[in-house]
Amino acid sequence: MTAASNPTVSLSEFTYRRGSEIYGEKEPAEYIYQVKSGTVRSYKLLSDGRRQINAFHVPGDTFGLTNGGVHRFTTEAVTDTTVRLIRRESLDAVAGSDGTLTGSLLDMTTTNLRHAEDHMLLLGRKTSLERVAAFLIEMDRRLTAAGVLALPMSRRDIADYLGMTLEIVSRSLSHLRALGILGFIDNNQRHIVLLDRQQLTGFDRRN
Amino acid sequence: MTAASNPTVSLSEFTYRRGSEIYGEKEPAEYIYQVKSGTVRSYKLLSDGRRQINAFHVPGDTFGLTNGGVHRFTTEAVTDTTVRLIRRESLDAVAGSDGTLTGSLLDMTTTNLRHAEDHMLLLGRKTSLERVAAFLIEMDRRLTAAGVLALPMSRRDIADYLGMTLEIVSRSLSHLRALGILGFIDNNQRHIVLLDRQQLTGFDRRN
DNA sequence: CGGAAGATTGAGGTCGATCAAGCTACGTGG
DNA sequence: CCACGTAGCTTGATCGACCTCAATCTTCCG
Repeated sequence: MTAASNPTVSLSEFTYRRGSEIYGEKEPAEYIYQVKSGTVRSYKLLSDGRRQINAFHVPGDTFGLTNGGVHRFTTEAVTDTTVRLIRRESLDAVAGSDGTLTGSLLDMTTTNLRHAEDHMLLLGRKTSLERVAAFLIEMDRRLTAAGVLALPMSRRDIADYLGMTLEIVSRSLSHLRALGILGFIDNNQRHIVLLDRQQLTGFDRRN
Repeated sequence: MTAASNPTVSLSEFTYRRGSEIYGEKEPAEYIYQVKSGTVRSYKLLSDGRRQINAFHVPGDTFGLTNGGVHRFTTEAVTDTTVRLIRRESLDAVAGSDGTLTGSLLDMTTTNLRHAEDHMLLLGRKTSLERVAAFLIEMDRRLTAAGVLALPMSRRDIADYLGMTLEIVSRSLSHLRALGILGFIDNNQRHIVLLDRQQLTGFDRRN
């Protein structure tokens, strides 16, 4: 990250336990975060408990950036997670004078926006099978190592990300497995092998 | 591009006929637009024709801003629409050196992002009645004059914005009217009076 | 080994989608 | 001014994808 090399920006690190909250919606935004290890979920709640996860953040991702100083999501550690912290005020201090830094804030915001735009299409118009296929492709791109996709999040988290129920997520995965498009690794339902990326991509009619 | 060949471009203004395309997805982004009069819809399509409208732009709104020089949506005039044009390259030229300008790009992008974030919650987790209620509240805020909400867009457009069908939009509106929460003005189904904003807000369980 | 959390699978219900018919508004031309 | 055509809206009937409820199974830990 650009900001990391700037001496006026203070850096520190913190580790959150699986399930613990990093910050809450509407809290003042003191820090910007970068995931060092682990996974973070970012979500909004309705008053009756319905939850929409808007993003998962994996190592390398930056999150918690907000214009206006107040967080618009709650974030929690999906697994034990270590993050780097950057004081927000130290960014503000230099933002006005340093065009390069403001530009990188713009880049980060644009990246978030592009993801949100794609996700709106998924949530508004795709079928459950298409959503799950799109999810697998996204996660495969972002966190596959050694040919195995190790999902850090539960079926419920996936469901709340894709705007469906955990049962339908499970059924969709079973269906894709039955079709020979993916396989589960022995004894862990979160370890997935994508056997046919071609066909999987076909299920996600992007564009 | 249509606008490029038109003489009114030199005046930095252009008028689009109802239904005509302003720019297409994946086209290079030459201009940024501001709505002077009329309404614009911005959308993505799936290969089989399913459409997700991500935003309606009304007078005063800026749209067409994209980092990377390529449009991520198709935009069309919902009604006859006049826009002001700003050459994109003229922004790029000063963006690096002028922190203030880059900051305003950041503000616009942040505004878009916030809207997209709220819309993800709507698309992923709200019921059809909640969606329509939220839509009416949003449009009431953005374009009501003289106590009457004059919707420029069709039921189909509304449906594609809210991730549902035009029939369900129509039924939801009829339902709200039956409850005495809104009324239609004589002889035009797109002129709506909000009789009970309090109760309408109750249907949209925001947060 | 025992309990809890998470995943799968089944059965049945429901909300919204689809298919279809009619209605209303509105523009066009006689 | 009216007949007519068309586009858009409403309403009804039926269908189906997804949700809900529930039972069972697996994994993971203490």
